Amino acid sequence: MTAHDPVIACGNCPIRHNAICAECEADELSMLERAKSYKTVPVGTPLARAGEPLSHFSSLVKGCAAMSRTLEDGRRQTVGLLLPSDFIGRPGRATSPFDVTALSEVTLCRFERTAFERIVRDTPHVASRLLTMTLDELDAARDWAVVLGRMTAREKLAAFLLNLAQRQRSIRGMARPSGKILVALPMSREQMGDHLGLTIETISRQITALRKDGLIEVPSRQDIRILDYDALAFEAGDDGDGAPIA
Amino acid sequence: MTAHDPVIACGNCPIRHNAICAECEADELSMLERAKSYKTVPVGTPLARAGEPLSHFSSLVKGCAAMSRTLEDGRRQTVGLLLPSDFIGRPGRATSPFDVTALSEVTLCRFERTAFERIVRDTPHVASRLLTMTLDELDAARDWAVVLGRMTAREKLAAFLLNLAQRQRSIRGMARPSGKILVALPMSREQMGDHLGLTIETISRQITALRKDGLIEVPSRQDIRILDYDALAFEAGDDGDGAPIA
DNA sequence: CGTGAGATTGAACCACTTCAACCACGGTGG
DNA sequence: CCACCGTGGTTGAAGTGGTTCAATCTCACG
Repeated sequence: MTAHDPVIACGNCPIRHNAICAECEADELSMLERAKSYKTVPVGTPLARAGEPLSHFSSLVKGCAAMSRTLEDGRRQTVGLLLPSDFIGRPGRATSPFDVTALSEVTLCRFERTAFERIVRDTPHVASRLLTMTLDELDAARDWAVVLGRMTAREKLAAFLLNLAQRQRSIRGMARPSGKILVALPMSREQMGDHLGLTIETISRQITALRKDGLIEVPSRQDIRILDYDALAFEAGDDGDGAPIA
Repeated sequence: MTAHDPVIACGNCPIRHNAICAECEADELSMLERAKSYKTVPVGTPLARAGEPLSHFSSLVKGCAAMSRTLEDGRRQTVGLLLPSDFIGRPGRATSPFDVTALSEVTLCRFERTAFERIVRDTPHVASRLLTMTLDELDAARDWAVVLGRMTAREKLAAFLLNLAQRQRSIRGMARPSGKILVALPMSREQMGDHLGLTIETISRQITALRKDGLIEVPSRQDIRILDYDALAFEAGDDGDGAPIA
């Protein structure tokens, strides 16, 4: 039932230096290599469901996923956007507290749960990397709380676009962007709304507003070109030296 | 200039089984004992400032503190409420990304930064506990994002009171509360607003509304008695089996 | 082409904010 | 001992940003 992808060598892995394996030496890498398996799933696939057991932990190798919670009445909030090198799962706990859904076709580097927990226990380089990544995610989650709690719709959208631009650039290993940047939107307007705590209509209106103000271009439904990075950063309430945008 | 408190034995420490030392054996504890120092500061003291270096990491032993960010125009968002056993500081990074302020008189169990980073490296029981605590905080931060992004003022306040009730009970080692519970508010209405992403006036109005609806009593400015835990949980959008409130 | 899902736009509404007045209480000094 | 502030909290009335409801548009895919 589960079709597994061929396992590629860690040495050739695109997320080798960013994922949980980033600090590993050659011998540790070959140990991970024996434990891992790959899996590619189509867009829309649930990778985890809130409260339900998770048989595997994974690193996201390719594609994009969202972590979210849905309230009983249908309101949904995305609490994290997962891009390549991000980790899915919570060592020490068998269930995920959130839903995780593939926003595009996604390739995962997977480890059986208990095997991975043993690896974390026995491999300080993995444990230490996991701690660093978790601390980074915690900072990002708290930064996002500032956006959700205190920013206007326009500021939220600007912050989101900047955040996405930065993360997409950093995956491709580029410096802080400036000037014109094409941002690939890996999600629908509805999912953007769920991420920003806004309705689909507000998202649409704010995109139009930023476009009419000459801050962005909208070449297609799933692309936005930032025309002036610094001006957009100003819209997001970032005065350049102050607090990070998320 | 810094008056240090007498160092109390880890064995008698009120947070012995919840803080970063929770997993430590006797010999590890005595190693921590040699490195630690105590400090008590009055209400309002800044324990860390966003972007500025932090000389010590600490566990909060007694009292209450808030982690927050203030935007240039004065808008503020609290991103975490720190209660006894919570950890302040970020191993691997010299600066705090947020302000931390004492909401009451606070007693800290402190470790010099680089010494603590060495301890984390050399003591798997501390590193592992730190990872667990960080993962728990990450879940809590994401739960809070749902509150900030998708809940109404009334739901936010209910969720806050429940969260506070649970955490205050768990510090005193009690089971899930039900029926009447007295919650000590460690903060002003303004700080509650900053935490919930609301104005002081809205906080006040919603407290009045919950009181008039018979869900809470307000014996004093800094106390709220929950009259019916389950009814309040319902107000917070928690149907009892579903998602946690934070 | 025709269809339908996703996106945009418009208009009315409402929850929360803003601005402003008033109240309660604790501390201070006459 | 009590009038006088001052600070923090409550309440009221008006304003507004974002939602809701609804119509129209776009374009990928039969």
